[in-house]
Formats: sequence, C-alpha cells, structure tokens
Amino acid sequence: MIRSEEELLAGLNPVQREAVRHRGGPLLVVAGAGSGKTRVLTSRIAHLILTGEARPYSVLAITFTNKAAGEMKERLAGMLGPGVERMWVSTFHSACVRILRVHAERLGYSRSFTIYDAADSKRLVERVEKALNIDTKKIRAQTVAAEISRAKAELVDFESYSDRAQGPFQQTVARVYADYQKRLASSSSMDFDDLLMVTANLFEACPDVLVTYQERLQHVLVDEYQDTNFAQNKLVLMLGEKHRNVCVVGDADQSIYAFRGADVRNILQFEEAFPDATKIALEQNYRSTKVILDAANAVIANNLSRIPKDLWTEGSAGDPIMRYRAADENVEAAYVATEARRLAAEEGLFYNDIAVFYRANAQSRALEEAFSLADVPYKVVGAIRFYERKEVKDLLAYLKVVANPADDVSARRIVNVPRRGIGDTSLEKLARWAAISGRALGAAITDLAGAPSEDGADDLQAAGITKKAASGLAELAGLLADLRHMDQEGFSPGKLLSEVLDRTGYRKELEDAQRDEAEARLENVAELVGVAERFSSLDDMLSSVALVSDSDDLAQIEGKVSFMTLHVAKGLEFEAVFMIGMDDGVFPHMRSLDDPRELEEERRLCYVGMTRAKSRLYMTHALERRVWGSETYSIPSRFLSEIPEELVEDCRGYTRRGGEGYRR
DNA sequence: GTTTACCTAGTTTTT
DNA sequence: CTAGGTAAAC
Repeated sequence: MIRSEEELLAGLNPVQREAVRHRGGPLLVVAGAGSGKTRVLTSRIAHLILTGEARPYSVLAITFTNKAAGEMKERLAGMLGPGVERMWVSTFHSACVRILRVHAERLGYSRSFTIYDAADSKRLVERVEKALNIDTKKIRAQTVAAEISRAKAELVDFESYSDRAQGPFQQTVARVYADYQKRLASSSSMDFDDLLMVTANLFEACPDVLVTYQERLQHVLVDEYQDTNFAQNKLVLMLGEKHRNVCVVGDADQSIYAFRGADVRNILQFEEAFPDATKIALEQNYRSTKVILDAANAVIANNLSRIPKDLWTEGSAGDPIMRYRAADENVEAAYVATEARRLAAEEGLFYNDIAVFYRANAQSRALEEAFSLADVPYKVVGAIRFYERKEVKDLLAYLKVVANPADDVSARRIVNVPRRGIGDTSLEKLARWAAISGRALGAAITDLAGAPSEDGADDLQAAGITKKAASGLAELAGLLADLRHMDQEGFSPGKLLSEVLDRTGYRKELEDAQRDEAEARLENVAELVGVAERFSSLDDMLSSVALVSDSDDLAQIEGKVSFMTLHVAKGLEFEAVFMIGMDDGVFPHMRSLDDPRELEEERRLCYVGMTRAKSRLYMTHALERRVWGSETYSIPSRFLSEIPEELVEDCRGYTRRGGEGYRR
C-alpha cells in the first residue's frame, strides 16, 4: 500500500507527474503508445484519493474493456487498500447498465431488462425484415443491424433517422429500425447501443437523475478516448458538466474503431468542449526499442490527416525488424512456429512473451496447424467467444426468460431447445395466440402452467396447436414457473441453471452424444454453471455475462504463444511480436484500399500492432495464399515499404526470386 | 416435425 | 473452404 504522495510519484517522469497532480478543471492527456498512460491514469486516481481531493465513492473511471477495468481495480486496491470497491471502474456499457438497472422503469423498461448481444440483434432484425416482407438476401440483416447500430451510436432515434433517410437503402432501414425498436421496447430489451442511447435519453428526460449522478460522480476519468463514439462522448460531457473534473486520455494514432462508430474528433475537439482544459502530452516511450519505435513512427507518418507527433525513447536501438517472405501462408506459419521455438530455446524468452497478430480471425487457421505440427504451445485469444457459443447462449436464454418474460428473442430460442416437438408451424401459431391475448411469447408460455386444464389448453387447441406440441409447451411452462419460483426463493443463478440442465435433458443429450464436440460443450456448460454460482442475483449475472468478452479473461496465458487479431492486441504488450499476412489486400484489408480514410485506419492498426512489441518485431508475408480455396498471388503490404530499409533485416530463407521487390 | 443432403452465398475488425 | 440455409426425404 502507498502511504505518501512522494511514494506515489516515485518513478514517474515530470510530465507524468504533472498529469497526476493536475487539479481543478478538465484535463486532456495525449499519450503515445507505451508512454505509461494507464499507469498515469491509475496513479492520478490514487493521488486524488490519497490527497483527500476525492472519495472513492465519487470517482468514475471508464476503460475500454472489462479486462482493463479489472486490472485497474486490482492496481488501485494494491495502492490504496480497502475502500476501492466503492469506486466505479468499468466500461461505458457496464456503467450504463448499472445506472439503467436502477432507473430504467422511468422510461418504461423492466428493471430486469434483457441485454441483446450482436447475434440477438441480428435475429431480431431478421424477424422484422420478414414481417415487413423485406428480402433478407438482398438486404442482409447484418448490414441493417450495423446501420442501426451506427445510427444509435450517433444518438439518432428511429424518428429522426426516418426523417433524414436518403435513398432506398436508408428508407428500408428506417422502416426496419422503427419496428425493431418497438419490438425491443415491448420486450423490455436493449441492444448494446441502447445501453448508451437509453442512458443518454434517461439523463435528458429525467434531469433529476442526471443531477444525482453529476453530484455523485465528481471525478470522471476516461481511458482510450480516441475510441469513444458520439453517444459516449455525450455521456461524458453530460456527467462532467457540473464539476468539470473530467480527465480523458488517449492517442489519436491508435483510433481503430471508426467502423464501429468511434470518432477521433471526440479527443481532437475535447478542448473545444472544455475551453479551459489543460493539455498534457506524454511522448516518452518506455516499452519498445528505438528501432521498433522509429519504424512505427515512420509508418504512421504516412497518415496525412494527423497531427504530427513523435514518440521517443531513451532505450537502446535493439535488434532490426525481421522481415520474412514466405512461399505461401503455410510456409509463413511454419516459419513463425519455428522461430517462436527458437526464441524460447535460444533467446531465453518464455512462450507467453510471444504473440502473433493478424488482421482477420480466419488467418489463425494456418498458424494453428503449423504450431500443432511443430508442437509449440499456443492459445487463440478471442476467436470464438465463450458467451457466443450455442450451448451457452441456449442456457442463458432460459435465464433471460425467467428474469424477463417479455424477452421474445430468448423465448423463441428456447421453445424448441432441446427438441420438444414444437416446430416452426406451432411456434407461429403460438406466437399468434400470444399476440391475440396481448402477451409476450414467454409470458404466454408461463401462463400455461398456471391453468393446466382450464382455458389455456382449450385456447391452445382453438389456436390449432397439436396435442404433442401442447404437451411440450406445458412441460416448458412448468419448468419456467418453477424456475421463477426458485429465483424468488433466492436460489442462485447456478442452481437455476442446473435445474434447466436436468429438467430439459440438455445435459443428458450432450452426455449421450458421441461426438468430440459434445465433450467440449459439456465443459463449457460446466464452466457456465461455475460462473453462475458466483452470483447471487440473476440480473447481476445476466448483465455481467452480456458485457464480458472472451479476450477479457485472457489473463496470464502461461507458457503459450498468443494468437490474436490486431484489434484484440490493443493495450497489450509482448517481448516478441509476429505480424503475419503483411500483404496488400490482407493488411491493409481489401475493402479499405479504395478509401483513403479507411486506409489510414488500417495504418493506425499497423501502428498499434508494431508498438505492442518490446524488443523483437517480425513482419511476414506470403507470395501466394489460398483465399476461399483458390490460389491468389499477393504483393507485399505497402506498410512494409514505409519502414526505412536500414531498420529491417531479411530473415534467412528469404529470397527475391519469383516475386516483386519492396516498393520504395 | 425432424433429419439429411445438398446447395448457396459470404467472408474485417467488436464493447 | 465452410458455415449456414433450404429443399427434399423420412
């Protein structure tokens, strides 16, 4: 634990100290990669508490991922000891959920509103499209969902969207958006973007609620500000308006989420929003060697729409960047595996000091094969997210329906999982029956249990539902009623899950299945039950799992090389980094080649990747690779040619034969 | 209503 | 190439 200010400031450079000690008013910290920005942010919070400027209760610290939030909490606990848990350290989304769980009823939502993830949203959009007779092949649900998401990130509701819709696509989206949003509201559900938008609406509609939080959260600190979207920025401005103790930290060069609505202008225009803001720039890098830093600086300098900035280091030059040209992606992967093994055997690195980055998840495949063959341990980070697995989503859907009977998407999901003789036809009949009586699907099913032989059953038959389907429904209804009862009696979510597994035969089905994947699924199920047991409330558990991504718990992958996308790599660092697939069309991605703005985002992504490396950086590409089963020739990434030649060395095995050279 | 076999279309990044 | 959807058979 830290006792004095001196102790806290020890080891920080003068600029960092300034950021930590700043008092009174808005603060913008422009922090380059590896300049210790997270440390500054953490120290600043500790400093606020230690000097009595703030109480833990009045601090809101926003991080980009739950993992970052967890680490920050841990560090703060180590520095300050007990009391830290009263602080809000979370992502925007988690903070919003926390607020909404208290006040959502003011806007007509259930306190136990459901959170829909991207897959749920897509399903709902699909259903809406079908209801509106829109061809889902011509206008894909995913595209529409993305457009709606973008609108929400800009806090554009469906009315305004409809007003300003341009062209046939947007007009179609406008229709879908309106219906989609009505369905969300009537099922008391929110998608990811709603969490932000509804919170903003809440603050606007209920000024007293806003004031409550303004009074409470007197110090607002936000990390990775370059990746905030309009809605997030708005929330920060609203909360910070009163006390103006807003501190944002970020680096415009590391803005890599524009495709998701992030807007660099939020950080660039912070000083306009807060004209009295103090600006501090952290430009000394403590992570990478000089060679790596110079190379990264040289690459990012090619972005024209950028405020020039140069990171510097007092560290040594280090090894050159290793460039490797492979015949194809398998040779490339084999090279990485071999070199990783050599680094471990000869250079004293541990496998968990090593990471391989790629542009798209699909690229991990060749790597996995090569590493298995070479017997080098690896772990793919964040590819198939735990909470997106079918079995996990199925089980969670049961809990969601228990918590929120209005949740239609989840109700539809579980009606016939596991099979209980209710196919599409019965489902639609049931849905119509529910609609006539003005109930949500989940509520209608539950009502069946209350009236086994009375009107419920008769109505069902009148609705044309077969005996077989009806008995399946009754069984489900009984289960849901019992689960809801258990929940009220205070049974843990874990107990509820076990009940679901036993009563539905879900567990048995997996146990009886003879496939390998069934075993993995059983393990996932067991893990989910384990997670659920740690929670005492259903709402807490469901909120928490809805917002946790797999990369959040990548915690200490011991003794294994990590594979991940460049996006996942943000915020991490490794002794040695391999960036593979440095081919034009792969990275930068094909779809960005004709758009200068997108190309600049790709370049920032490259910059992020390069600056993750502490001492060794490898960049590899292949002359030929299989894309969708057919062979494609590629030329080296333009990013490679942007690195000064004197910083680069070609690896052994490299040959110029049969391919183009590096353009200069 | 469920299972199977085909066929097709789609391939970026994610809180 | 492969995941997902669809059309046909059980």
